[in-house]
Amino acid sequence: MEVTTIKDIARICGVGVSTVSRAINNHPDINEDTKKLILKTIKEHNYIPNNSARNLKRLESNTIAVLIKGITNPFFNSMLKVFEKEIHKKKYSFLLHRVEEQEDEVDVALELEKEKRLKGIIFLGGYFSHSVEKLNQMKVPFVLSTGGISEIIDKKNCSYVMVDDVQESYRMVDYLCKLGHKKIAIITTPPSEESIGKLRLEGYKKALKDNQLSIDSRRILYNDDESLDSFSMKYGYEAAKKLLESDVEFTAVFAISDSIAVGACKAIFEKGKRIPEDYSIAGYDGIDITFYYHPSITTIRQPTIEMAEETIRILFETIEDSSYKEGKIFTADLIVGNSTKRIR
Amino acid sequence: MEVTTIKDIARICGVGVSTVSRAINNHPDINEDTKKLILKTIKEHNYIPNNSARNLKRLESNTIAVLIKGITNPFFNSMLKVFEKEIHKKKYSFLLHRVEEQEDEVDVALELEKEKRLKGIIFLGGYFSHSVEKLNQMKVPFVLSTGGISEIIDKKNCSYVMVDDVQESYRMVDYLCKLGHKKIAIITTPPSEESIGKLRLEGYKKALKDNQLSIDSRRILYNDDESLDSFSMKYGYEAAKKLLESDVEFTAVFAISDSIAVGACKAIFEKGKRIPEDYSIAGYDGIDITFYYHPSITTIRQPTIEMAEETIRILFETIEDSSYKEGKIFTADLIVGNSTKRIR
DNA sequence: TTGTACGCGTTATCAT
DNA sequence: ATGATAACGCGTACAA
Repeated sequence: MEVTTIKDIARICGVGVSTVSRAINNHPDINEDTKKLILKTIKEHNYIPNNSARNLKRLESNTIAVLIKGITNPFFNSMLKVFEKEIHKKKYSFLLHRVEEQEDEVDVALELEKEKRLKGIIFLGGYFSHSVEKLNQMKVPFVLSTGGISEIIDKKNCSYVMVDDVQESYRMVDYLCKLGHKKIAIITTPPSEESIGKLRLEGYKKALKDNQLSIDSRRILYNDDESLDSFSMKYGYEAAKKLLESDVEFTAVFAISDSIAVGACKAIFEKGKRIPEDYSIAGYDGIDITFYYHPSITTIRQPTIEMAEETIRILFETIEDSSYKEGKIFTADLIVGNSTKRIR
Repeated sequence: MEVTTIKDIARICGVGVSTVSRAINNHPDINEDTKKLILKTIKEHNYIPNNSARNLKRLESNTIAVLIKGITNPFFNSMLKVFEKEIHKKKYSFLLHRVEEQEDEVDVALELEKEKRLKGIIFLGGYFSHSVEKLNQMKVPFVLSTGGISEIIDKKNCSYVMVDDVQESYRMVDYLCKLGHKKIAIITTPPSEESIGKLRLEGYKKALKDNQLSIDSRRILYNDDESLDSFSMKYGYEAAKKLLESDVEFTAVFAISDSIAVGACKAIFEKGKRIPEDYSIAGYDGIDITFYYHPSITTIRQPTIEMAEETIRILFETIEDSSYKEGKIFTADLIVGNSTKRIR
């Protein structure tokens, strides 16, 4: 059995291809009976329209794509759910497209825009740094959502929804300082990496400075193991272990992700130490596990639901009026758990 | 600026479209200089080939798609990494495609197969139950990977890699019995749902029977809250809380997923009880958190890496020889953590 | 209400 | 080495 096309169906039914097309696409001016016949034979012959051909021919679709770099992040899940719900609510279709680590997300977007005749794009997550020039090639409305958007981007030229990573991480470290901690370690990503880790480290440094604490580079832990995911529990575990086994003193750890924090906790427990009695631990992201971990972990909770809703709102606004631009910076919440305590 | 096509580039360069095509696709018989010129103008004009047109024209691609239902599952991450690596190693491109909850994964596959001229498909995760008839429509090699494949499927007719959920959950519950537990609760998915939860419940019942323990329906907890993800920590928390507040006695809990187990632990800690001194907790999946949680959680670890590698191997085998079929059932490991203990 | 014919952007075949 | 042209499968303007 060869691949069935619209012509085959037309021939079998003894009608023209346009009639079949009308049947498929629910066009009004078609006889009910012929439509029934056509749909029946389509079922019988397992005919499936070729999407490439449709996309090629169609001048527009009703698809909104979400581009996401590194599906791994559990943090995105709750946002995706909102996207999916809202997009469907507005009768659009939802296309989730993963961007591989080494791929350029804007290139991918440009390609997808042509291929699928997208109505809108959401760039989800990651550290976003692209030239205005490149972004301007995008014909279709888009919103940058979540995480650090590099300063390079002219914020006036595009819509975005974000949290100020520097400020929020400052908030957390400042909180630790106010609890009396003077020796605070940070577990972050490699210095070379252009990532949110860099921004969060910046906030850390700023907070120490403002609290008249010196920055000791031995308390700044980077991931130097290429094979290790920089946001993983395993990395947090290894880093904290190394720290504990060194002679560097510290009373608190700020992990730039909750997963790292969980890993760090494990290392501390293994040394027979207690949290928060011996060490205070703080994370960042506000994923489920911070609440369910024992002890619960102090963290920065990004308002994912609200951010996702705003992202969608702005995107649709832009779809209505292509000149529309809006940038929104959300404030995160510092959720105090049982992993941090006042000292001295 | 209008959308640039291959014709525009050809016109600008003063060459024919076929020459441009040759330049794009690295064809051999083309003058190096004209090729350079063409690639240069392509850059300058930001020309991006339309994939729909390419897919339409091309008789085949080198793409392997992974279809995944509900990206949520952290358990899939490690498998995806293997897929991506192996697929690239063989010079294929990797396409991850999410299937929405209400969508039929085989329908999606059929569509994608035509649209992208796929070389192979991997169905990842979930409870798979489709008629042989439907599966037979698939022209392209595929492998079903992970989780419960319904008995409905004629296993001789397709390739698969799986773990026997009934047997593995039996293994865990049997282990709890052997530790002396006689009152074991299970937290699972709604009975109506055709899911792996059903299979794991079956293993639970079987193990109890074989250990001469009666099955008390009050110790079987289903998720009756539609809005609650059946595999989430929150559900585990709510379910365990309900159980603790009832007068139903139990000394151990078997959670059909690790996330549920974590949630259950939280509920127990909140009541001021200890794990494993007061209650033993066991999970299923073997995700990272079971190791990093405090206490570490006894779980069934599915050999995800090996399973993913086998999946890929079988798929390529099938691509080579389309009549090839292989089914492989993996045995999982029971990882003993600190969340379970012998009683009495 | 229905059928014919053209074109969407690309690749492949065949000339040249 | 290069260019004209025929497909790929579909939607739609237009004619009937």
